[in-house]
This record gives sequence, structure tokens and C-alpha cells, in this order.
Amino acid sequence: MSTTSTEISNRFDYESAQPRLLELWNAGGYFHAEPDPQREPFCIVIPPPNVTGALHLGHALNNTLQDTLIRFNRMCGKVALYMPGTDHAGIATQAVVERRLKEKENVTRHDLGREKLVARIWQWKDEYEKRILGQLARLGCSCDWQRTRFTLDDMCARAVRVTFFDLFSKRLIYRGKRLVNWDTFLQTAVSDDEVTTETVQGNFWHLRYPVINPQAGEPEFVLVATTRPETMLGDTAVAVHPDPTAALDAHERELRERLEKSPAAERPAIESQLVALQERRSELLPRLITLANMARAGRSIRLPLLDREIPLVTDTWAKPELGSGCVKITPAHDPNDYEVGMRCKLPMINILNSDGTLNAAAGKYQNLTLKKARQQVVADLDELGLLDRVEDREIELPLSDRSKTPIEPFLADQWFVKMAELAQSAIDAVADGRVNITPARYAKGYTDWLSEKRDWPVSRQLWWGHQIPVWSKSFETLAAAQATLDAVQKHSAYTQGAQIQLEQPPTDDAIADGASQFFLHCCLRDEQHALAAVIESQGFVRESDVLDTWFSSALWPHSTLGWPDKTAELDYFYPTSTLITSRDIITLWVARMVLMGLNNVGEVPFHQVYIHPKILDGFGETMSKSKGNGIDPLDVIDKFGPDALRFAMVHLTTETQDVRLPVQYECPHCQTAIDQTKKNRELPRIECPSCKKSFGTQWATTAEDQALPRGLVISERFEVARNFANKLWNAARFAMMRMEGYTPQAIDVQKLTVEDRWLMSRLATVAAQATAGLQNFAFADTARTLYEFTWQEFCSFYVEMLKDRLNDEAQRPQAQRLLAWALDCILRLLHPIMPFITEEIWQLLKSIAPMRGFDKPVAANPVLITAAWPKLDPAWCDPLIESQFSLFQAALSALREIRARQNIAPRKEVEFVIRCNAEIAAKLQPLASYFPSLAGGQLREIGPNVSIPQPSATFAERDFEIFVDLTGLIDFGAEIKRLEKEHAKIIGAIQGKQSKLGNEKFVASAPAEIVQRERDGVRQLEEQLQTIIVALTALRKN
RNA sequence: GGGCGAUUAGCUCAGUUGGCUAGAGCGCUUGCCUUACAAGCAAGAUGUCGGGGGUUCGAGUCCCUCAUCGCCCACCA
Repeated sequence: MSTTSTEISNRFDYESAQPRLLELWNAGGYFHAEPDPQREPFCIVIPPPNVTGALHLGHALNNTLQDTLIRFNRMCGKVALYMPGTDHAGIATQAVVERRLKEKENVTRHDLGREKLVARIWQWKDEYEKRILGQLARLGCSCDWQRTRFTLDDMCARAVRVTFFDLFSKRLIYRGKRLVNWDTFLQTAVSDDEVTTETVQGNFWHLRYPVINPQAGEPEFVLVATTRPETMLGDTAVAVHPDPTAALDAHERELRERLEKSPAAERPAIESQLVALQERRSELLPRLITLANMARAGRSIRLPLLDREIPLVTDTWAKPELGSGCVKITPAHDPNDYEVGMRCKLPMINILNSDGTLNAAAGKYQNLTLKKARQQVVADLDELGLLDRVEDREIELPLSDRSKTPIEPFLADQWFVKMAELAQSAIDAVADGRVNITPARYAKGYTDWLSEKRDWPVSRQLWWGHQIPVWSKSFETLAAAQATLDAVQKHSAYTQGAQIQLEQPPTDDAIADGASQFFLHCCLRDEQHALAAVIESQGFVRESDVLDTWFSSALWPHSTLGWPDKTAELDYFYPTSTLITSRDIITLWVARMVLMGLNNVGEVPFHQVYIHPKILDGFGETMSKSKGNGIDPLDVIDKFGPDALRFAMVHLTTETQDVRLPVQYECPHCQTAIDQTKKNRELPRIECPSCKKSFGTQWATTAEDQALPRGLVISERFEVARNFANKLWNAARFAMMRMEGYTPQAIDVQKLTVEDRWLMSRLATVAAQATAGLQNFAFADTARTLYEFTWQEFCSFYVEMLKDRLNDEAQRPQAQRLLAWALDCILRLLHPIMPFITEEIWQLLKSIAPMRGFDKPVAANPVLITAAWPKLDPAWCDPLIESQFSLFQAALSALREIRARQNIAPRKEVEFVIRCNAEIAAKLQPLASYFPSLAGGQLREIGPNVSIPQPSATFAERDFEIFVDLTGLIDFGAEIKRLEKEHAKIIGAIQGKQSKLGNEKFVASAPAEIVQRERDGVRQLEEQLQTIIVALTALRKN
């Protein structure tokens, strides 16, 4: 590409540059990382995005931070590996595809069958993986694409099987019956994390269960209440508190304590509860005591409709202060009842089929749906006179996050990972600092969650995922099981690649649904194991369940590097360097990666975890497609450019807060930005208030609305970053336009001017700050520092000041070299955040000033992506030069302000004097020649004894006073007004300081340095005041 | 109910270990198409730092408390 300076456009055309630059980087193989023992590794694994859909702005933030660190470390000379990939996201993806099939083709997964459905999901995965990887590329993520992984690909699948086998062999995996959250639509168990609750209007049914053979003084009925009356078909007991008196006493104490602590407004409510409690004591307590005694005597209740005899039991779950004090117990369909069932060794009767209809255990209600069964049960009980009453009531309905259908608690066979030891290992890793979490406050949630050490249910009744590598067979007798076990173990294929375990028979009274009591579970390390065929021929059947998607994600840092093989990659890049993720998956993902890494590899998966903020909309709500407030990163890239998106993301990443991003629609007709409100974000079409034309939104469903052009969802917040990119572009453009005749040569240090030394000092400081910032995850600080430096210091001062020298033939060569060098440094500093625009400029600069450098010009690295990160000699940092320059900047501002306030025509040059001490004068003198070009002022005199022009405008600073000669120009009114205001302000400041100094305690206790500072302050302010008074007096005479 | 975080200019946010007259960007006002940039330049206005207590010579910053908002976790027939 041969570009001459004059051809450079005044806008960076990212649209055409992006593909070209990506090709440049790809062709050079710069994203690819190979182990190199000579160099230090740096590795980040991407949190694999779900293949459920396209990336959103949260991903853009996440991935930008990762790539920024990758690029930074690559420039620092490390072998930087950014490992890309996607997650199969089990239930989420299957749910999306199933929903799509239902909508578009009206088929269910049962119509298709397992194989075909899985094939369809693979199609979906291919499509979205491509889309996601494309998005990452357009974000500029310098991922090693050759290593792209998928949590369900062969490599990950092998790691999953080996891990499962290992845990199984260590007896850390077991099968058990557990109550799970059943999604009747997807027909799978979903984890607690995938359940949301919604408050809905429901009913509260009060039922009467007859007591069998009531004796004198005993109640004929027990009264129980439920929000789900159909579950009574699975009742196996009614519970009452073992000691209702004590329980009521305890409750009363608690109420009284609360009464004392509560504010007055809440007291009446508590007091009325206390009154109710007393009523309860007289009316209900005797009856509860009787029932508790009956329970101890082994008495029973008749379960209506099914005519089953069920025991009356005592359990503290039944609270005497609530309802009737009695609770129906349905162990197979309620989590709390399940606990009671375990404690009281109750039978557990499952009344549900997996599709949500009732099974044979429900008697005549078999095959009814839950909804129908509820109506029927209620009607039948009512007819029998056993329905006491019905209340309306708000109830919390658990819903499956994926299918939005109500969750049914359901007893099913599930596989579990024992967490006790594994969790402890992960707790220890953070406690002893092998894993460091930033910000530190997130370590608490991590540790608390792990400390519960709750076993991890890992099986999912899905078709999309890693099928559990276990083959099982049931046996009537232990002997039969043992015989088969012996036979299999004798088989030649039975080697270390297989493990068979005998499942202990369940306790007699626990389960009522299976005849077989003994199970052999054969776990295979490798699916292809010859033993699979053997055991299948013996009647073993493979588990149809798949593993929780987090099981494979937990292995991500080592499975992607080739584990279980001892690959060079694993050896070199593991443990990875930094994990960057969002806080909502610290437990689900981060904790599990730590414990699996420790178990499988024996080392933590990463040393640093950085938790970044979340992006919220202007109302503080999380962005999501379902709300319509989500921003598509590609829309932002189209409108503002990839560098602006990235810079904005880094700029937003502060340590303390989540980030609010007010969202706008962009009218596709006239580009007007329309603020998104909670109302208009739900509309299918919106009329632009400016051009009055309509556009469609993501909610457009009618053909008419869909035909309208779609309005982008964007945020004006990206404008800052876009403007910054433009500024950088034009500064570079200017520099390159003035490079004509450039010759490389070492900088002549003798000829460095004050501003050169100032720039070097600032550059050295800024480079050090940026380095430290990126090392310490101070993303926003780094972005701010670079922004300020580039715009204010480099563009507004240095480049402006350099213009004179560039126009002067004698000074031009060194000025060009300095300019090229400074730009070179800035490009390198900004590259990790803004890769495209900086690389584009680098390429252009290469053809104009290929050799550059400060001490010795060298050929610039062919590409910026692998250029060395700037390291400037700290000796360049010079506080004296910087203070000298600050003085100059203050003088410039003062001069400019006077011009503005006096409304002096821009081209009109004025003359001025500066009154100051000799020391200040000596500092300002060398910069005096810049006043005409930068502020249209000619410095006539400077020093302690200058003659003050009359009439003049005055500006009193701490270190100097400026008087601008305004002969024939002055606006007396404006000047007086402004000085009066200044006068009042200074008086205020003086008073503040004097009252401080008048305080003996302050003078006595504050450090001498602080006291002195206050004294100096007063003196300086008084001098300023004096100047103003003199000026005012003079002006008022006119 | 338990935990975490937030509350600073109209909006979005900075503000290091307490210490000069609390900052930035956007928006607003004024003047400029100054040969890199109007996506720009120069200047200006804008604050009871959520309320109330306390510690201190001194509090946006530390402590207590209240209020509001957000997030995570655990939850009642």
C-alpha cells in the first residue's frame, strides 16, 4: 500500500479497514501461540459463550477486557494465548431449538427422536458458533482460532469422560433418588439456578382428613391446607409438632423480641399477631397436644379419595403458629415434605409421569393432567364434604427459566458429585492466595457457597449434552449381581479403563416404585472401550441422561489445553493467567473450575480472577433481549466503529460499580436518537417524533410492522469514544501530513525545548501508569489516563506548539523526529484498547517514517500488534519541567479567558504583561514565544516591576498576574463585573482559611506542612485580592 | 430473612493513605468553518457530595444510624 499523506481521509474508515487489518493479522499468524520455553506464557481462556444466541453487550465488555490484556501482554513479549470457544449450554440450547421446532414446524422432540433432535441442535450450534466467532473477530479479539473449542467437541468430551470416570472410581460420584425441579415441558430436571419464581393469584384449600377410629376427646378430622390440592394423592402422612406448647412459647418470645426492635409503625402488626397467638393457645393448643399424643401412639388418618391409611407423625416442620398446626406430607412432591419423609422414614409415592400427567399411583385420576386433576380432586372432596374452605391468596409459583412452565418437585434417579473434599480444596485455594479474586469482596460469596458443600446433582434428563458414561443393570438378588460382576471383571477387556460398582440396596421403607434392589453400574473411561459391547450384550443399559453443562465448563481451562494428555500446551500454559468473568457465575463456574482443576491437574486453573461490572440500561435494569433494552455489539460497531466500542467498554470498567447505559432507538429514516422508555421499548413500532415516519422494533410481528425498517438500539454514550478515535486519527493525519522530507536520526538532546522535555516527562509517566493500570485491572483509570494525555497534552498543547517548529526549516527535522516518535509511543499505548485504528495508523506511518526512535532510529516493527510495549526511562519524569509547563498553561488560560470575556475578535492580537517574581519569570520566559500562536497575545514585559498598561484587563493567579492592554478595546462593564465576582470569591476563600488558622487546635494539631500551606494560601490570596482591588479602582475611574 | 454494592452537577461517572477554592464526558450558554479534526477549538455557568448523628484541628473520604435503589443467596402447608 503506497499512501501519500495527502490521500488520508479525515475520517477513519473502519468499515473498509477492519477486514484488511484482520487479514493482515491472520496472515501473519500473530494470534497463534505456541509454547516457547524462552518466553513467559500468558493465557486467558474465554468464558465460552452459549451457542443459544448471538453475543450481547455484556459479552463485548467481557471479551474486550480479555483481549486488551492479551494484546498488552503480547506486546510485553509474552507468548499470549487467547483461547476461544463456545459452550453447548445444555438445557438452554435444547430449549431454544425445541421451541423453534414447535413454532416453525409444529413438531416436538418426541416426534423427531433423540438422534434427529441432536442433529438439529448441532445444526443450530454450527450456525451460532459461526456467528459468535464472527462477532469476536469483529470485536478485534486476537484469539488463537486454530485452537477453537466447543464444550461438546471430541477433545472436551474425552476430558469429561475421563473426569467422570476418575470421580466415579474415587467414589465421589453416586446415584441417588432425589427430589428435583421437574420441568414437565422439557421433561427434565433443572437446577435451582434455572428456576425463577413469580407471584401469581392462587388459592389456598383447607381440607379435612378423617381420623381413623377417633376416641372420646379426640378430633374426628385433621385440618390441613395446601396450594396444590392434587398433591394430596401422594400424601403419606400428616404431621404435627411434637411439642406444640414449647413451639408456641418460642414463637412468642421471638415476636416479643421483634416488637422491641421494630419501629413504631410496625408494632401494631406484631401486637395483633401476639393477640392471635393467645387465641391460638386457648382454641388450638389442646387439640394439637392431643394430636401429638395420638401420633406417638401410632394412630392413623384416612386419606380421602384413595382411601389409604396414612400415619399421623410428629415433626418440627409442622408449626403450631401457622394454619391449623397440621401439615399434609407429600414427600415425593415437595422439598420440605421430602425432608420430613426422610426423617420419619415415610414411603414416598410418586404420582406423576414425566410429562406432568398423573400415573397409576393416583388411582382413578390416572392420566389426567395436573390442572384437570386439581379440579377433579377439589370437586370430589367438596362432594364428600371434606373441603373446609377455599381462600384467595397470592402464591409464589416456581417457573422453569427456560420453558416458563411451572416446576413440579419430582422424585427421580440422579447422579451426584460429592462435594465435601472437592469444595474444601477450592476454598483453600482462595484462602491461601493461590487464586486471587479481584475485587476482593467477591471472595466471600465464593467461600460461603462452597462451604455449604452441598452435593452437586450433575445429571440432566436431556438429549443435548455429554451422555453419562455409565451402563447399569438391576438384579433381584445380591448373588446374581455378584456373579455378573465377577463375569465382567474376568473379561479380557476389563482393564483400568472400566470401573464397576455395586449400588447398595435402598433402605426397605424408602422407595416403593422398583422391584429390583441391586444395581451394577459400569463406568467406562473411554466410550469406545470394547467392554461396552460386552456389557451391553449382558443386558446393561447406558444411562440416557446427560451431564449438567457446568460439568464440562468446569474443565474448560485444562480440557482446552489437551488434558488428559500431557500436552506441551498444558505444561506451558496451565495454570492460565487470568480469568475474566461476570459475578453471577462465580459459584457456578469459577468455583467449579478451581475444584476440577485441582482434582484433574493438581493445580489451580488460574491465579487471578477479575470480576467485571455488569452493564445496565438507563433504568438500572439488566439488559436482555426479553426486555427489548439489549444493545447488539455489531450495531455499535456499525455505527461507531470497533475501536470506539472497545474504548467505551474499557472506559466503563470501574472497580466499584455496575454501569448504566441509557439506551436510545435510532430512527432509520433520519438518524434521530429517541430515548428508550419502559413504555416504548415494548412497542412493535415507533413513530419518530422528528421525521414522523415509523420504524419497527424487535417486537414487530405483523407483516406490516416487519416490513418497516428496523430501528437500531444504541447508546449515545459511545460518542465519547468515537470522538476520541477521531481525534487520534486526525492527530496522526496531521503528523503524517507534515512528515515531508523526514529523515531518521537520533534526537539531539541538547536541542530539546521545554515542551519536548515536558512531553517526554508526561509520556514516561503515562506509560508507567498505563502499565500499572493494566497489570492491576484498573481499566477505566488506564483509559482515562490515555485519553487525557492524547487529547489534552499531546494534541492540544504539544502538537499545537510543534506547528511553529514544523514551519521552520532549521528546526523541522528534529520536530518531525519527535513527532513521529511521540505518535509511535501513543499508538503502542493505545493498541491493546483500540487495535484497529492504531494498527491502521501504524501501517500508514510505516510508509512515511519507517525508521524512528529516540536514542537511535530503528525500523518500526512491521505490525503494531507485535511491537514492543513502551518502556520509557523513568529519568525522563521531571516534576520541575511539569510545573514549569503548568505555569505556562495557566498563563495561556488566563489570557484566553480575558479575550473571551472581552469579546476580542479571534484574529486580533493583543499585548500583555505578566507581573511575577524572578523565579516564575525565568520559568515562563522560554515559552513566551508561544503566546501569539496559542492565545493571540504578545508578551510585552515579564518580571516583578512591569509597567501596567491602562486601561487593562486583569487576571490574578497564585503565581503571577496578567494585565492585557485593552486600549480601544475594553468593555469596562464586563471587566468590572467579572472582577467583582472574583473579588467576592477570593474574600470567601480567605475567610475560610483564616477561620481555620484562627483555630488554635488546628494550628497545634495539624502537621506543620498543612498549616504552612494554609498560611501561604492566605498570603497568595491576599496578593491576588490586592491586584483586583487596584484594577477595580482604576476601572471605576473611567 | 442473610449477604454484597450504590446514592457526588440536568445525565453517566471519577475522586488513592482524611488536608489547597470537589473533577471529567455528555448536555447547556457564548464566541470561532484558526490549513489535522465542527465527531473540532476557546471560554463560561452549574454541587447542602441521599438524611441524621459521631470520631477528628479538619470528613465526599472513617464509624453508627435511617432512607431509597440494585444485585446475589435462602425461603413457610
